[in-house]
Amino acid sequence: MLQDPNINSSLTKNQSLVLDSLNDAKGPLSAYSILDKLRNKGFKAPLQVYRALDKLTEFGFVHRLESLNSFIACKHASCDDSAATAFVICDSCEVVQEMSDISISNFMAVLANKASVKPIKSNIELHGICNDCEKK
Amino acid sequence: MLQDPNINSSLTKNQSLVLDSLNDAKGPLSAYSILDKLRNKGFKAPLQVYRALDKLTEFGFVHRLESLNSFIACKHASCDDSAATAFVICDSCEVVQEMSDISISNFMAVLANKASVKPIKSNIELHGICNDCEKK
DNA sequence: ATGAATAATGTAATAATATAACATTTACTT
DNA sequence: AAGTAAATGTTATATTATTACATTATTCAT
Repeated sequence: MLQDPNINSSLTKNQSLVLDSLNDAKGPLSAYSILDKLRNKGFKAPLQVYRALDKLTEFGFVHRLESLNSFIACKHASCDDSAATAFVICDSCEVVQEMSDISISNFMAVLANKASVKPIKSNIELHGICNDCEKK
Repeated sequence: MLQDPNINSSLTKNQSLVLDSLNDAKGPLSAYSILDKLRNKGFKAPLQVYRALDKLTEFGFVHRLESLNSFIACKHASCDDSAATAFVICDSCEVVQEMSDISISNFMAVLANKASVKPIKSNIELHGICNDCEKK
């Protein structure tokens, strides 16, 4: 799904630059590699990146991949809080698939219920080898 | 389920010390807080902890909580690779529930299949507020 | 429009987490 | 006992993230 072209207009300069970096990248990026990409746009300190990432994550435009300490642009228009998202990561080519369907949300709801916990944020990451890499 | 009392005998000294620290703790511990707990047993450098954690994780006695950069002893005898485990974390009291049943493994298998990926390792973490904290 | 409040930014310093590199010791195998 | 593999000790360094504080920009009620 394409991103709403108006999204960027509601973002600040730094937020837009960080989001653009992530959209241009083929895979997830660490905060420091984003910083390096943006040095020629005037970025000088990690905090400029982390602050933008915080907001972008809050808005649902960016996801953090916990197991990689890295970040990836949301492939949907944006992810609302209600929808749990799962990331499938190829450990060989590092391609990340973002999966988001009702069965994932349902599964997490059942899990929360079993654990008697009121859910806030979920985090599902599956590492493996993708079909393409498997063939090689 | 109780741990096999023989497990420790197959571990090295450092591995046993690290595992004991985790078993004694009521919640997850960071590598550096394990290091601090073990300084009086002769530990001096982070690598002593990280190396033990690597092995313990490999053996299935310890899990890493990616979203907390911390580690927790497995509550089962040990977790074999085939069983996916989910962690439910109370963001208020920091109690972690380790959930491991066939429905979780099945769910991850379905996800892997949908994404056409051969699974290696999964990572499921749900943050929320537990019943006890909710009441307060 | 103006001033107060809020949000965003700039910058330096430092904290927290994790690994590389290399020397030494211990345990295992034949 | 010699040879090999595994574990350990130690120093240094890499990577990831936050604290603290000063400044600038934006919003919004008056």
